[in-house]
Amino acid sequence: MMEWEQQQQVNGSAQQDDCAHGNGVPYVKVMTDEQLEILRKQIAIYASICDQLVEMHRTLTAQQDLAGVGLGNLYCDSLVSAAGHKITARQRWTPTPVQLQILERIFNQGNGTPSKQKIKDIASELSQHGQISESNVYNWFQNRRARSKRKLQNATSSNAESEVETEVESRSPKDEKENQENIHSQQIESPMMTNLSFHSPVSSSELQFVG
Amino acid sequence: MMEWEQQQQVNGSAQQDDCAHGNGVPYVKVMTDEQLEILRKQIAIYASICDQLVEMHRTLTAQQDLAGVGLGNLYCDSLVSAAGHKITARQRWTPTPVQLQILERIFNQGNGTPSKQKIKDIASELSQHGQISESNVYNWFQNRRARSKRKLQNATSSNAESEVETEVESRSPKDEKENQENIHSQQIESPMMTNLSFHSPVSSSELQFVG
DNA sequence: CTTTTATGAATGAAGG
DNA sequence: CCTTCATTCATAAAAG
Repeated sequence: MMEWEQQQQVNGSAQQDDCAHGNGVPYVKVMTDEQLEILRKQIAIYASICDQLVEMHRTLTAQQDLAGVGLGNLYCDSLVSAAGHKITARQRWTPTPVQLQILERIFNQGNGTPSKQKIKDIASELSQHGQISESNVYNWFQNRRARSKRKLQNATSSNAESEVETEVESRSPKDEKENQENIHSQQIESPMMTNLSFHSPVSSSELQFVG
Repeated sequence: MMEWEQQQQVNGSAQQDDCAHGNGVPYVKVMTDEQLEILRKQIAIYASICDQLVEMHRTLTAQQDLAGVGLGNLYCDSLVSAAGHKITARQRWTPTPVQLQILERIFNQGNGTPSKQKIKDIASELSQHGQISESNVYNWFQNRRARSKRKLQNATSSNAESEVETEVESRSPKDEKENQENIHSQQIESPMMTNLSFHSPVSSSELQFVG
């Protein structure tokens, strides 16, 4: 994944050369370029760790209750019997093409309200083309409607949008339209790794490390 | 866990960087120990704000080293469809680095509830940096949350539990790499949580030893 | 080039 | 009904 920083760290740490040779090294220069390079790598390493930390913290605080529970024993027991390897029977109903076709046809007939009885009938009919239950039908219709609706609204909004060009990331004034914390993003965007002069007092990050 | 020790190792070697300290040449000594201590603090600071950079670096890599000039166009070039029809870009939307950064920032702000209006706003903002739709944002958040959770759970289980056959399927059990330095960052999460004490970044007061 | 991985998107299901 | 979660699929991107 991101082992680019891990690969080089130890190698980079072997540096006892450069700092001498300071034939005319001014006293103000505190770090050599090589050391800066090493530090850059270190920062990358720390950043990687911190990334994990943030991730973990966020998840823990978000759903603390779900941390170790795991509802894993759901429904896959009956299908995954003693075989221990791929059973191929899906834990989740997937409509066969024939079923799908029928469902689509019914859906397109405009019966926006699949009543209970209708569900029963449809399920009964579809069961001739494969395993199915009434709740499958019910869910399918629910999802189908909701998603077609969403699709429609999305298409509408995208219709008004015709900016299909100049998605360059040049600094437009819109870039700073955010609040103060956007400064962050701006700073770390790119020049940091290459310049890395240690005098930008980055006060604090928005990463909330509250325990 | 091992990563952490490696980093300490790097730190240690960095502290030895006064290569000429045996020769008694004063001006070649680049950093004092106190300075190094301060520097380590700064590294922590930078690391805490660099998580986004890590993510970004993964996507940018090469461009990053080019001092962040107008690297804008990168791979989102062929968005303009000649047909004049629905753009659809490619079959699949790919966030630009800037978009990704913004998304990550929002995601990390803890507002785990990207409501519909929020989605709209975010999409609107992100459209300043490239072609995007609301469903893109929606999907991104869905995926981000799901995968961070899964990653977290995975790491936690790998830490405490002995391998209890949690994998019946033919997933990707090739994670076994009990060798030295090349540990993927996915595994470093929970073990190091106990060892790490990342005090929140203190505002670097007198750390300006450059210039 | 082929293989692997990362990740955007699709969708069945649950909750409210 | 709507939103959200979990799983799966497809493909862009990276690795080899």
